[in-house]
Amino acid sequence: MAKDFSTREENYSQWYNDLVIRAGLAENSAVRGCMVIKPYGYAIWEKMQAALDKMFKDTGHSNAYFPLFIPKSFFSKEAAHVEGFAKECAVVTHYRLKNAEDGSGVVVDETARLEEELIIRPTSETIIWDTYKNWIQSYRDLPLLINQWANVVRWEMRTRLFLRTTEFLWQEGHTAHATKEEAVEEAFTILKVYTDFAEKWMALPVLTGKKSSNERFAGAIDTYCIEALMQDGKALQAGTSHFLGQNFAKVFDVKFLSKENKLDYVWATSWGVSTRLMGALVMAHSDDRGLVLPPKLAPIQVVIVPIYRKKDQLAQISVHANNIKDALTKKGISVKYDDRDTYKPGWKFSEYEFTGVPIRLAIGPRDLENGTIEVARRDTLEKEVLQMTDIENKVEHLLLQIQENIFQKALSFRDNNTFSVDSWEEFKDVIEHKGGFVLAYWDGTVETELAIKEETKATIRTIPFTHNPEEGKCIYSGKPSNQRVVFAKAY
RNA sequence: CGGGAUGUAGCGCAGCCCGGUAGCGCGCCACGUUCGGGACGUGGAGGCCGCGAGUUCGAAUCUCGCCAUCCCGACCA
Repeated sequence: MAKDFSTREENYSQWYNDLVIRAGLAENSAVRGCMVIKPYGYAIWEKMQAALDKMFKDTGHSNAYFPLFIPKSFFSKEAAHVEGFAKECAVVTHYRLKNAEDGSGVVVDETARLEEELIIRPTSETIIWDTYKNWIQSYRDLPLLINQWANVVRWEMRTRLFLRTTEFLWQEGHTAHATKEEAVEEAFTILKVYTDFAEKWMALPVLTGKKSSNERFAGAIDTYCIEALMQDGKALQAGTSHFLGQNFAKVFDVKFLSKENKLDYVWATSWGVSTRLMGALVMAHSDDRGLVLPPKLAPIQVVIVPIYRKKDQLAQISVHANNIKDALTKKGISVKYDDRDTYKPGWKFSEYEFTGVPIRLAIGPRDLENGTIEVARRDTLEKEVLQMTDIENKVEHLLLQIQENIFQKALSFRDNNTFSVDSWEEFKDVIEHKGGFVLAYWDGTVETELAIKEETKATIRTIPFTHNPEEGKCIYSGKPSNQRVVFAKAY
């Protein structure tokens, strides 16, 4: 019922922006490119954090915190890493302000110039590896499994709420291992965590695989990723896990003595997901009536709206509403009883629909007479009137059903928008007219990938893990290829 | 950083060509009637018209400069 609100059909990116703002998730701030995450949006992020944090802990990781600032000299040590991030770093050059002599305000005090400039972290590999050097001497100190929740800054040309902001929130894991095998295994463990999180919590089906060298993280040997498909047919990288080899260990001189008393560099991984997941969540499930949230991440899972004329009616309804609220709360379900007198039921219905609350319960005079309650679900917009008896179990069950339905809907959307093509003409046609994931043979060279990107704007999103290679010919160069890779236009 | 557009009430906009001291919708406040899908009536509050110069008796309106934001490209999670 959201009037004056764009539809996906009319203008997908406008729809996304309107949705994020109108649903109270975030807004643009006074600082260019930076957003304010509003309470409702932040509540969703906190639920994501809580779920992921537990998964990290369950796989043996601990949290720690490293500085926001990184000495410039640290940053320039790993060549590929520098190349990858240098163009988008914010730099702190001074540490003091003073009043302008002409009284026009505050100016930088030029006499307070830092001897060594500080970079605001775009990612923390360098400061962390410089620190790990002191923490690791022996194989007994390994593996070192650390995560940090932090903000980072990447000076982007163009920003969009959640999808790409100058400052964003994320978690970054940084681990050190005695062997290459162990480090690779760690990268895969995390990839599995991310996959599970996306599918089970966000109800977002993802493809997993390896990045092409072109899309790989600067400084990594291999980058593994989860990729999701948005409703406009564009792909969104939702998380990455990197096998870093010994690159950072060598640069920061992190060595350990093995059981055999041999000195060797440690093997490393790093991995992260960011507030970008919020964008993925919105774009994957929502519709023209507003947000659709999977119950597991919804700040409010159930809202109860009373319908009444007179105060004494409200009092009667409230008795039932509060009983239901208590019963649901006992089951660990987050419930809001919205008995505000300042808004009408119809207004509330629209509001909770727009903000994606999975289940709405309405109790009115009719229900009081019949011992019933109206149950409306956000994902299908279906309404039914149920007996009030045992409602908490029905609601609990329905939440699970909604979670599953949202996932299945996203999954079938992806299936319906995944195409396998064998010719260049077909490839161009699908990328341009249909979008989605396009599976095609590729000769494995950067040149071909770049040429395809140049002509179609599509990139290799991921190279799927496969145990049974099949022979084919590269759609672009015609050269032999032993597996199909996933192409798409991406966010 | 290139191309395009826009800055007027909390939000969305009109007014600008053709200069005369600011208006509409939503929202907000009060009261009353309403309340099962965004209610209605009556009354009210709220604006250095992005900033700075200039032209003019007079500028939201004309001229010049600046700033900011948004959209489209190149770069990126």
